[in-house]
Amino acid sequence: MVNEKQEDQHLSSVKNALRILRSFSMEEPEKKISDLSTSLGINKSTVSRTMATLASEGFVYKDPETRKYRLGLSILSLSGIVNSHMDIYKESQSILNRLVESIGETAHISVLDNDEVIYLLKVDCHHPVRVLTNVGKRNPPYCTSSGKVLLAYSDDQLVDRVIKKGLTKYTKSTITDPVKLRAHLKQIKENGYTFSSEEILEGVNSIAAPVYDYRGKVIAALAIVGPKQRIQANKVPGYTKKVIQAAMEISNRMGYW
Amino acid sequence: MVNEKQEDQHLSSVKNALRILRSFSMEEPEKKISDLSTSLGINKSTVSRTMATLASEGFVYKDPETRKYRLGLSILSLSGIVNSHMDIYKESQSILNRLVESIGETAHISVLDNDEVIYLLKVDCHHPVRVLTNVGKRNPPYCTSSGKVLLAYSDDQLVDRVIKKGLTKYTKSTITDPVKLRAHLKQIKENGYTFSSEEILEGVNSIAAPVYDYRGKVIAALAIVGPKQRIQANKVPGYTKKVIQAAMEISNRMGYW
DNA sequence: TGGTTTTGTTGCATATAGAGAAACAACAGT
DNA sequence: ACTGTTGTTTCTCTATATGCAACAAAACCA
Repeated sequence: MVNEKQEDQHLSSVKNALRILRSFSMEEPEKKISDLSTSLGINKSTVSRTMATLASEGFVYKDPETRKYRLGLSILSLSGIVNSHMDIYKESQSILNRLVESIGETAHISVLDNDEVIYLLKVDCHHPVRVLTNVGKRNPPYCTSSGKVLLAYSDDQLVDRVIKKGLTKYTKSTITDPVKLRAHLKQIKENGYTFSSEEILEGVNSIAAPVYDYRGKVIAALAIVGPKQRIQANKVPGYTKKVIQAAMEISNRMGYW
Repeated sequence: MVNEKQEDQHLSSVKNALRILRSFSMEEPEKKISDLSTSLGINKSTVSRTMATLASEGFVYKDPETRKYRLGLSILSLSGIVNSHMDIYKESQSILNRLVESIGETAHISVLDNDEVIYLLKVDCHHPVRVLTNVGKRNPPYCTSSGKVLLAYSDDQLVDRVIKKGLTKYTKSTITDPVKLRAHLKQIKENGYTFSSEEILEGVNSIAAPVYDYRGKVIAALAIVGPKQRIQANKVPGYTKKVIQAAMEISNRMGYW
């Protein structure tokens, strides 16, 4: 494969380090040397030395309590830089706030990265019961409203890749039929929004609309998420209108007319 | 030096990669290969290959417009993990919100990292005029209210190091005399808070108080920041009381009694 | 407490992968 | 079209990252 050749060109020790960093997750925020060694298939001593280097630059640190490694504050510094210079981030904050006030549900902005949906920005609603999401969290694109919007406006190759990877059935409503998915995406593009009901999590509904940049390209999705009891069929039209309107406001600020 | 020996043990190509990542900043969010090469003193070809590896894992990406590199979304993913598992982050959000509502100024939580103050969490006020801060932003500790609080409760070696690094005069009010600084820190520890007036930025005042963990150790600082016209001497006592109270609330949630 | 297992860090020898020099390629600007 | 600048690639050689194994250090458990 040509791809393997290219991979081989990469600096392997750096690649190891980055793979180690990326192996941390919400579910497993703490890692031991031996865990990393076995899960990534990297020699124990290599991991040990790599971690020492990562720690020396503040990318990880050893929790003195548990004696396991956690991601360090250097990462937080870097993420601040990412945010402060991502235009959509700056423009969206206040508009999201207003949307959340108006609808009363959590809203977020997301983009596609590496064939996944990643949440860039979130504003929580005030309800005690709310759906947990997190900035930086990644989800599959075919079963979230944001993801489906982003897929609908992306090129076919991406959709092919996603389908090829496989459509896992998370709930009874998850779309797992490639033909149905493609038809659904086409529909979304015609409608300019989508409503998802329990496609990735039981009891969670959401509505999403596209955000455009100055050249009319869809660069992000704006979505609201909430318990299905609150985002019911009869409220969808009103909510949808507001979501589309907010998404358009952001689009305008991004230079779209 | 013993230290140099230890540094030599680190994987050099990984260290290069991390230094490259850390060289990005709010002021310079975009970098070219040759910039990095000269500023870090790393060979051009080495930088090129390192960047290719970083890009392959999503830690940087090449902006197609400017053809320069920017930090990538992998970093955002990782920062989400840092946040969601940092206890103080979870506990502070709502308390900060209330404080901001009550006082009407921007508030943030910060900690010391690598002899610098780093902002972990921020809640903006609603005033159109507000002080710009950013999560992940780093500042010197001796001329910010948060930093001074954190210094006041830290061990002397840290204070020595900070003084040894040099006290740069940012404004006419910056404390640059080591003796005065030490006396000031002592005072802060007695008072349990500090008020800073234009010590790092002209026209910006702030008030900070310490946050304790379950063993009574100061682990963070809570501060409000605003234009000096709004945080005036006559309002300081009232604001201070609220800041201290909010900091104590967070301390309590961290297990401090 | 002592012995056993698990885990992380070191030496060391080897193979290899990364650094550097320079040539090449790809642009941008004039 | 011609410079000047920038990024990638080729090649060689040495430095270095790797894996093994031995060691050290905790944790586990009885």
